[in-house]
Amino acid sequence: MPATQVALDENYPSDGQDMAPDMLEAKLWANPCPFTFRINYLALLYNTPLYNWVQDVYGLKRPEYVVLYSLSLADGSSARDISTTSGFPKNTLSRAIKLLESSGLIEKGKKMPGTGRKQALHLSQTGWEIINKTKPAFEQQEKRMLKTLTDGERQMLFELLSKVVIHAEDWSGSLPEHS
Amino acid sequence: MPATQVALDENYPSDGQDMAPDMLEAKLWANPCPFTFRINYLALLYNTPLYNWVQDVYGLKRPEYVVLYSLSLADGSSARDISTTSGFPKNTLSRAIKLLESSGLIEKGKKMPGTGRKQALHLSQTGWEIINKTKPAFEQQEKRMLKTLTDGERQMLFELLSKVVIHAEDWSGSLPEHS
DNA sequence: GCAGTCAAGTTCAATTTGGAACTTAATGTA
DNA sequence: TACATTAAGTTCCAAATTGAACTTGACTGC
Repeated sequence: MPATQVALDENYPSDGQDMAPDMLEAKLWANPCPFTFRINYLALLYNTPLYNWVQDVYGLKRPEYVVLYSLSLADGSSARDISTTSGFPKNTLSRAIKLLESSGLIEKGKKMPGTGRKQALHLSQTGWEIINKTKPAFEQQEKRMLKTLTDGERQMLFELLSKVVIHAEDWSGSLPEHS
Repeated sequence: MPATQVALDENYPSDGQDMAPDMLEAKLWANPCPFTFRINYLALLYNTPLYNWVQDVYGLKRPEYVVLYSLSLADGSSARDISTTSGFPKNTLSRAIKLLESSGLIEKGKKMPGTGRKQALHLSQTGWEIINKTKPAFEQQEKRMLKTLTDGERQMLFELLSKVVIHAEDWSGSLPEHS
């Protein structure tokens, strides 16, 4: 994963007297997709150091840690569930799961009838321990990220993003009349 | 970043009927990182179909298209600029740039004194044509994504995200203490 | 029961990626 | 000038990724 650190300018673009265009300024203030640039950029700044840290300290690559984290939120879910909510393809997760199982961090549960071929996965004791030691860093980093907002602003941001996610079915999975 | 390609399902398991916990619901409503999950998830839903489409129609992989898009916003910028604003490592971009140049989509400009070893890059005529034909899709998709919000809500969301981005240097590049 | 269908998960091979070392060029210092 | 220093960009290669094909098991209808 790329480890980008960017020094952000606090100011809005100063009038066009700069010789070289500042690309970050342009992507922020002269971008026809200002919203998706911001979320991609913030996701980048947030994810990269955290997953690098997990990798360094616990030797878990990103797909592996994503499995642990996902199960900590929805224990007993399947590889497919993790795939659709994380974006990793199922074969990448298959490998991660095999590795985590052989390291004793997760266990396959008994499969419940009526769920087709779905294989329920569970965190082991050790898996929970790793999650309990790492998750606070993710949480703290998100807190730091939003520290600049007031409580009310955070609440507002949460509601707006929730609204967009909830209506994602309306647009995801298809493109405008082009393709 | 993550350049994951995923066939996104249009429908997610609805909460009531399943025995197993619904992972998407859990990640949305029982997540200690509700904000960063949302932006990662939205970025995934947005990016994946668009870059797949560009790849299918124009044969450009994501890093290559990112170079074109970046230059369309800040013509004359360098590989390093694109790297820090997109998160792709410089060797990945070096490869993309070499390929784009040999395809005649970009050109290296003459370097300006006082900028060190920076190599200015420019879109060619053909490069601009591709951008002009593709950028509207990105723009439209962002519009569709935000269609569920009112004008005022979109404005509010834009301001809140801008505020978070502008203060990113306060938290990006370091992790909370207990690591 | 027994085929037929479908979806979850696995395997394989080819591509893509990115860390590390390297090269190259500009600038700083004397 | 020579030399050191810094930073941009490139090359190399091992590792990670993922599309496609495959396997496996569960459910459906007969």
